[in-house]
Amino acid sequence: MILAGQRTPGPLLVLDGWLGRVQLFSDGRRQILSFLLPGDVIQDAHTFQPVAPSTITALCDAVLCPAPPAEEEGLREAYAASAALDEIHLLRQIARLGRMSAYERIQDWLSEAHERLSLAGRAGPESFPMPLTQEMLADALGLTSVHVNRTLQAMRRDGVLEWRGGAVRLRQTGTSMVPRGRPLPESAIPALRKALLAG
Amino acid sequence: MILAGQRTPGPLLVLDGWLGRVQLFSDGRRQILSFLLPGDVIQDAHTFQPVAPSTITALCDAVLCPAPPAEEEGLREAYAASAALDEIHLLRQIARLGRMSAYERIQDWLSEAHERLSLAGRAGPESFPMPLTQEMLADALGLTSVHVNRTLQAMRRDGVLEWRGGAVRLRQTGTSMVPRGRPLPESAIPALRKALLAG
DNA sequence: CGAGAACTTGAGCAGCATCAAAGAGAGTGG
DNA sequence: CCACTCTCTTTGATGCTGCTCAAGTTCTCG
Repeated sequence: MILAGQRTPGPLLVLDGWLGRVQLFSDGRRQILSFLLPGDVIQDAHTFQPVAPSTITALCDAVLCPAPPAEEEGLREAYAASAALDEIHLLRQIARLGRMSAYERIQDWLSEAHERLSLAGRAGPESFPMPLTQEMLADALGLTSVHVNRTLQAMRRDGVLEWRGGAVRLRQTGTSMVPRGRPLPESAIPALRKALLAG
Repeated sequence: MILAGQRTPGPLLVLDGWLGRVQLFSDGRRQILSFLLPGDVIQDAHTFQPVAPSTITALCDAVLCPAPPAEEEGLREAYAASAALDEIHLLRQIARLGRMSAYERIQDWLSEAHERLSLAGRAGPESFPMPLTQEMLADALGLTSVHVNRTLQAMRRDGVLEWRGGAVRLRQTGTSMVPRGRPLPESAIPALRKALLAG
């Protein structure tokens, strides 16, 4: 994990790579609580909170830098939007783990990854980079890597998924069981992503 | 659900009763994403966000009021602490759903409920009120009500649990698999709870 | 080419779901 | 005070989903 600039106590910005907030159980079980993708902000609260229920780990090579101060023009709303988005992702993760089958979880999660990477300008219209191993995916989705593997094969057989060479192509079925809210406001989030990733 | 005072657009404070943030699937599946207990604050962002992935529902008779403005002395930190706590609860819920068995989920969730109600001054040292039905619990823990029922019976047999007349008594085993962070800062949260619930 | 990590496959089992129906309470109205 | 009804809880039988264990096979990279 590369930190650009000296390590200042304060929020960090993910420039490249994927990180995860991870919880380890004392018996070895592992849960990836959420992912941090390029353009995401790591609030220092997450890292240094008195109650620290999670650790942040790099899931592949990653580049971070100190996040620019919120005082800059228009960045305050961008931070707020980013925090709101984070919470939405946590809620979606809960619904996924609580009420979806393995097949649905993977579909939904890949879908979310695609959306988020698109906002960060890191995805094509139909495909996107996937640096995770099947085991990491399993740890995020509450499954075993063996079952993730078998489910991925089923998705390939169904023509829903291609996953080769660290890139995923996902064919949307369009029949999501989950009613999504209105589409994201076009302004705030890309503003942050672009403003920050450009710098 | 009773609203004390006229309905103003703005954050609400739970004075009494339990609410839940609920996600409904189009095929009837239901997931309770999180609970709102006495002393908790409902940020209007949750209700009126452009991307509204969840709805807030009263799970039993409840009393709400507009939350006092953050400008009041010392209330700003209390709100921040409350928001941080909310996130901790979401993360804990994810770990629960992802990596715990039905037995462990119920144990851990009851444990959390006890802690939270204690902070709000609504629990005894060993027991606390439980207004939920087994089906609501199932919808929160990603199980069926039938399985919740059988698991509760197992817990009773093991002498871990008593649940009669809307009150729960939980005998802690002390062997939580999950490493918890340092204990909560004694100041901020009870400050909010008490400052707000007193008024 | 060798070694480690990641992926794949198989067999068997357990946890939890599903379906269906029968008790328990709790409130309501006659 | 007793049906009546509604919701909640409990029980049984059966089967699928996903786990476990164990052994390959392929990929990556030095």
